[in-house]
Amino acid sequence: MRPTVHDIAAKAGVSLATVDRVLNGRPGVRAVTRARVEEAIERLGYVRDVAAANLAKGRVYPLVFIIPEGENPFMRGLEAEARLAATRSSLERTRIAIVHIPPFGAGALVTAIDAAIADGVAGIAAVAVDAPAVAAAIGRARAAGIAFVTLVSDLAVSVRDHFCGVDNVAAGRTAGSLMARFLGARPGPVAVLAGSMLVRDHRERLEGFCAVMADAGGARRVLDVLEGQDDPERARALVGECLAVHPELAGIYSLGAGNAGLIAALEATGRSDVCVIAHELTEPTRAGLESGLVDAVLNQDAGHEVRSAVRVLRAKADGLPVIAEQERIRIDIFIKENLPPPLDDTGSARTAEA
Amino acid sequence: MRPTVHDIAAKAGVSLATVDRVLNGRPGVRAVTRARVEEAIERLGYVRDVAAANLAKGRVYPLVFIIPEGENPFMRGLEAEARLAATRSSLERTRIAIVHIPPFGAGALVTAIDAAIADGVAGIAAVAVDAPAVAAAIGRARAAGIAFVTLVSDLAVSVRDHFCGVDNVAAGRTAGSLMARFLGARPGPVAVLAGSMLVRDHRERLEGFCAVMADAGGARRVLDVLEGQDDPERARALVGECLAVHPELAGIYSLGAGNAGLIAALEATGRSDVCVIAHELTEPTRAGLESGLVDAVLNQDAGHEVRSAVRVLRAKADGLPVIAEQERIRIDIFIKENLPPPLDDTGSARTAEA
DNA sequence: CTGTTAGCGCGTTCAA
DNA sequence: TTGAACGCGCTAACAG
Repeated sequence: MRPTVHDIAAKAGVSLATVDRVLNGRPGVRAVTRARVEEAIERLGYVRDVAAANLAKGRVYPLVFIIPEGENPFMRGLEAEARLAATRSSLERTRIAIVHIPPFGAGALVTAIDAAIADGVAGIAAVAVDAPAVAAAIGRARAAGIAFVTLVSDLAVSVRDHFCGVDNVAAGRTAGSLMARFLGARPGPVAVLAGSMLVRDHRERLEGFCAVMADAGGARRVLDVLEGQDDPERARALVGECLAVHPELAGIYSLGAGNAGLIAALEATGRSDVCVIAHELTEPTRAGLESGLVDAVLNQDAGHEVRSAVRVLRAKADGLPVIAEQERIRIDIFIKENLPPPLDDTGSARTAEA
Repeated sequence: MRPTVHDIAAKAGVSLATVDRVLNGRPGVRAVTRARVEEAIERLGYVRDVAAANLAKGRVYPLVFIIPEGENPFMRGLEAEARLAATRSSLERTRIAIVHIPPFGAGALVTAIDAAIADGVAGIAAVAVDAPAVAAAIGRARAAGIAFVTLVSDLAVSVRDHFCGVDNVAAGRTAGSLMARFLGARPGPVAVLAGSMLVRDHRERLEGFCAVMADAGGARRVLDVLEGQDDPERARALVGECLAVHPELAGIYSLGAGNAGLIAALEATGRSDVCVIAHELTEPTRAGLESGLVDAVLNQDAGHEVRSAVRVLRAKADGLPVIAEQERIRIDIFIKENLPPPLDDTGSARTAEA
């Protein structure tokens, strides 16, 4: 059997309480005693039973997830994953609350952060908008000892504790590389549909995409970015207009949301020959892949991001280190052939990872 | 706070022991009493604290992972993940042993399974070889009440409890689709390098690949399969010869292991124009992607597979249901641009998923 | 500074 | 058929 605190106490000739003090780095132990206990711990190869410890502590971690409201399907999926985590979380002594704010709205985000601080939560995860007032609010949270992670879209490294999301520059490069390979020698410019240049993830994807296109000898012209505000209707209008103006268009890179509009525009013009690469595996992009209108979808696994955020927030709240390597979120590539079957509508109860 | 057994006992006017009997479906409770307790459970929305239950039970699950020995880097990675799980497992009341057998060897696999049965393990996970004697051994294990999952390569559905691996037909189709898109209109045949047609995963990948190539109008000729036995040296020789015989070769699909040999052969001939698609993100395929010699790598996450296997085996051992949806392993596509940074040599301690 | 004691939520004897 | 009491490994009062 694994050694327990009793074994350590016996071996070191001290009481359970003293062992506990040493284990948890609490004061009130003479250096010599501490050394004796630590040696016993070392020699016995003791590892604390976290489940038992949590049981005894009865500790709970109140966390808040701040997520943009609205129809953006990826955000709705993210929220669903957060709710799932909330369900599961009661079993893990974690209590998760979900707060909505308007998309791209810095003011509401600041208000939500301050409210969470007032509530005395242990950690906050938020889809961040890149604005000075937001950074200031995060500063207040962290000053109050609250852990803060950015979700999906990052901020300056110094502002937050950790970022749960993909390397968006690399994602843009991936999209560019796939676009170049899929198009081959076929001529014609490519268009880029973004949501807003106010969020960092969109800026970074654009940067990566353009870098690869430029590397490819500059033979491929990239048209001016279309800003659709992640709104399907605006996206539809912008793409429709673009297709009309550029009948020779070879490809479209959609780096934000509003893909339902993009697909509607393509269907309207019947241009199934355009190479389309989009982000996030959601209802519209999945349908696009299946129908052949979309050639590839780059995805970040919302479930992984939420679970990673929970782990990181708990670790930070306890002052424990995070192994950044292991929390890295990958850039998934989906084409029609490796599309995973859709989950049932209930979202089914996923117990762990995926 | 969440309701506990005490709350139920109080509400139902019975003792803790009776509540426990009802909760665990043990006999010795009158129907009326049982009904009262069940109603209390229902009304309070009680959910058992699994951690506390396990603590009290002190139950452990002895599991065995049977993995082919040899230099196949994917298998070594799988083993590393199993070792990682073994480390972590002591914290989860699971004890994992790892057993080696020669690759493609049905006899040794049978011996290993029978040894595990004799040891009285709770569950077995194995990279299966498709042979009648193996199916018989698995039958003995399951007759002894031992859960059995296949890992990476499957057997007939009726033989095992569950399969932890990817849909290999879909993987082959994915490879075919990427190959077709990357090659575009470029002429020339494609070669297929496999390990052995004795394992099901290789057969299935080939099937999917050929199906897609045939769908594409049959314009692309697929050469006879090269069987390299997952051995780098044989693979090198076979591919070298193939390149010599077919100077117009457009692509190579490597659906097994031995990729170090494949890459060596390509380097030797300096044919960097051949489109190469391989399986499993290992040291050689990663290097190939980075150098540009390999165009895409399809991967199955060994870590996910091992963790999924552990979850499934524990569930089956307890007679609990498994939500198949949530244990599905995805087909990852990697190109140079979305390659995740390598983990450090220690394999670092991954605490959960990834 | 150190030790004793009483739980955390649950399972399991052993009596009644 | 039911219940009281103890223990799993750990933490946290409260004494000393």
